[in-house]
Amino acid sequence: MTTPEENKLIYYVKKWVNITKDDESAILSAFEQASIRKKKDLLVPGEICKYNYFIVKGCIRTYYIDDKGVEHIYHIRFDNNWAGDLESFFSQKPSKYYIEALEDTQYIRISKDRLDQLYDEVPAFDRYFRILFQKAYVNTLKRLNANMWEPAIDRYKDMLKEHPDMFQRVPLTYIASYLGITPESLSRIRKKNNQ
Amino acid sequence: MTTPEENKLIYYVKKWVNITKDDESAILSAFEQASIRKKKDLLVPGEICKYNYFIVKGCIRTYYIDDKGVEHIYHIRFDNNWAGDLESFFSQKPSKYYIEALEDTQYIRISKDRLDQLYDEVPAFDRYFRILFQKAYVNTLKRLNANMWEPAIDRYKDMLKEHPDMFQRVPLTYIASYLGITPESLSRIRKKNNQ
DNA sequence: AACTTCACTTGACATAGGTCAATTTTATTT
DNA sequence: AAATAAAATTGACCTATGTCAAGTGAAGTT
Repeated sequence: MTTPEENKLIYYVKKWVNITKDDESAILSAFEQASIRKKKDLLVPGEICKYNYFIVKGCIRTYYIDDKGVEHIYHIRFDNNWAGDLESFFSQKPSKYYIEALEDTQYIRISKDRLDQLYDEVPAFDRYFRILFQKAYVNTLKRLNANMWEPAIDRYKDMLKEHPDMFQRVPLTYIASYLGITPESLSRIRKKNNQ
Repeated sequence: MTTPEENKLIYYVKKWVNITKDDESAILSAFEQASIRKKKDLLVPGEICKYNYFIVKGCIRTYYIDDKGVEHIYHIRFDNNWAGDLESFFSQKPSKYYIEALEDTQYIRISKDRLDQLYDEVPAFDRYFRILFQKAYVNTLKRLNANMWEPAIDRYKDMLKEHPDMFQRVPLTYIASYLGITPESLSRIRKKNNQ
């Protein structure tokens, strides 16, 4: 956790947009490097999400707690993915979510003001996020559809296939919540699936 | 359907980004105006979604048909909203969706090439879509969460409150599908809700 | 190593919502 | 206006998943 590692942000940005060497340094210098310990929170309800986070190495979950005190997980993200409460970040209004490290995590972060500045400085970064959000939107629609019309066992099998790593790094309870079912149901699904 | 009406695209773009008069005409001239009759398709499965559509006046639904022959609706959109299969449009690969007019509809449309050109010409348009997709993404996450953890009756009441117009313009069967339930269930929910 | 906490499993039972089939109501077409 | 098709309702029954409670196992802490 002490030695800062190289981040792959530029590599991933370049997958979608063309940027100059100058853009690269403008982007990198807009971020601060930091880290957080397992089980610690980057954000708690009531706080404004002041930063957008790019995970260099580690694991982050976003969740909220409903009226009955039950946790519901929005996403679980690993290395080289973004985390943050976009709504609170964009509007700079209080969030209702927890953002928590599930592993010791290294990240880089950017504030709203700095990001807005960067968008002006490097229009390609605007485009990068346009593409990213478009993809996130399409993926979420698919996740929604699967939740509406596919049985939980199919969603489970899909996850096994698409994110096998998840089962190595994340407790089943959290995976269940992400899949939209209870831990008990996931346990039964897994039992059935192994027979 | 014959007299072309003014579209409000510029008005809605300006809600989110600053554009010059020149940008305005660049944007408007990139679109073609057209219309489609009720029950006709803008897109059918297997086709590439060649255009992104901005609805000037009317109503459009996006849906697919599953293995069992059942329709599932992704969205229902009215005046001054976008429609299209983003995934197919962006990748220029065949779609699996139907996009159908639920009313006689006037729209403007833009092709992938023309839009890419426009993004280069007017960077603010890139930003406009970045903001739009971000909002769409956040909204879809909320819709997903409601579908996972809230009972259908709450989703129904929410829709009554947020989109009362929907019930005037769209058959209940479609609304049911959008809410992630069967028409029978929606019928029962409505009965219960009226007593 | 013992203690405590958290994660996972299992069983008995409950329930929201689905399925299928029949019927009524409302729209659309001739 | 009559004929037809489409949409909505209702009933009987079914099933996937939730709920609650108990028990086991694994992991982290002192």
